[in-house]
Amino acid sequence: MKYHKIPDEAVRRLPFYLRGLLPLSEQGRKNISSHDLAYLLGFNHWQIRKDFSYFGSFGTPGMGYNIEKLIRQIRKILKLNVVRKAALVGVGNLGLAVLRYPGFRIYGFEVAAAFDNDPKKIGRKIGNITVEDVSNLRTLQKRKIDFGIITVPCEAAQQTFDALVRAGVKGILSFSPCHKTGPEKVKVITIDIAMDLVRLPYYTPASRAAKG
Amino acid sequence: MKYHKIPDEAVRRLPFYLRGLLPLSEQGRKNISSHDLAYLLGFNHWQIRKDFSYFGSFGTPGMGYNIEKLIRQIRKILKLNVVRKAALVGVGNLGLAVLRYPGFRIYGFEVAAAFDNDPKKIGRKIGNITVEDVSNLRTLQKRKIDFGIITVPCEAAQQTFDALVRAGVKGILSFSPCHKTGPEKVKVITIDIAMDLVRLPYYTPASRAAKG
DNA sequence: TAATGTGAAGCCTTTCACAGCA
DNA sequence: TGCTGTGAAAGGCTTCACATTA
Repeated sequence: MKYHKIPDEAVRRLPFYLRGLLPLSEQGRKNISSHDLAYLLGFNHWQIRKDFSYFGSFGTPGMGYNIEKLIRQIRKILKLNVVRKAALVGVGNLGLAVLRYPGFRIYGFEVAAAFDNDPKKIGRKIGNITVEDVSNLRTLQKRKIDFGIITVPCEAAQQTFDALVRAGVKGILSFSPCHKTGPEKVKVITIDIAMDLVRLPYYTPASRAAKG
Repeated sequence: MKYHKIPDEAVRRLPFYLRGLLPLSEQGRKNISSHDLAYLLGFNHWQIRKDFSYFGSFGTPGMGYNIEKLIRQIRKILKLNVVRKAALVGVGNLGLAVLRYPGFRIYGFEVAAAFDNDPKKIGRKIGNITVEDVSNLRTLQKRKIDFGIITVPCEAAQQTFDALVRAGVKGILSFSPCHKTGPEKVKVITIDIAMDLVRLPYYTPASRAAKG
């Protein structure tokens, strides 16, 4: 392994590899080749090898990859070798959906706190999380919660964003496109449902009527 | 404008431009330069011009772009010049969040139907949409609903995906990574909340403890 | 003058081909 | 022989610089 600037796209694929590997590990399987893993996930085998090669040499020629070891390595690369905690702000439908989503745990992630500014919601329990007033955001650092999830309506997005940054989080997953993401040192990943939906028609072939 | 293979990334940015332009249009503003639009959205002015140039020449040197005209052009490119309809399958928290999300309309998109297989949910009204049994999916084509949104739990994702494809949709927005997306002619965009959240730690600097 | 539109350069990512190892 | 790891080629996207146009 030589020095390479690691493509962001390679990092983006690592969780996919993890998702594919974890069930295999549970089934007790020991090894897998890049070819088989690629088939399983719908990737190319050379891309999988290349991606891993950016981070080190994890396989054995002729044998493939030891699944347990590979999982450990990917966890380490993604800094998921300790449980990471996130705070969610905005307990509406979307917030509830995220809070109840069971899929974070397998990666070693935990949504550990929830905040809202609606007195009717504060105090409510979702699973083992009690909704807190947003003013409590300042306690995040003390509680070792390093990540924020924004699920508030558009109007409240900017102030929520600022509050999370002030609270000292290191990264934010935002479901709102309604805040500026300045040149902060906080990594922000934005998901905009509408924008993803809206570009589907572009990819559809012309209608039959138009074609005659 | 010469022939160019249009970058997918350029298509992905078009809805952003639309989002920036629509409020300006409502405010009655007539023109905007690529420089000002870039500043507004946090892009580069040359990228905006380049993106537009893939599709045509919409501006006037010395003047900038006519906002109304530009909006029409982008709508046309994205095939949003007529209202597009989507059907949502899976009326859980996430499904409700999507159904109640007000942000589709400005783009000319409408979530026009909702389906579930839970008898307790069928018949329920959300806004002006009544939840239907999934067996009704076969009526989509007749109802001019060309797009599907998958918000079901992981276990049901594959069968929902197949049902939507059988129902003749042209594109699918899926919130589940739990289905194969074969080499179908149906465009699929997948959003996986967990995978986006999970790669945030990668981008955080090493902890203070580790640095001494 | 002020701003667009675009060829070309530069950069990043994917794909290829194969050396090297078990 | 089978499979990994990786330089190098190919491809795609972004950035630049400037000719061009109102």
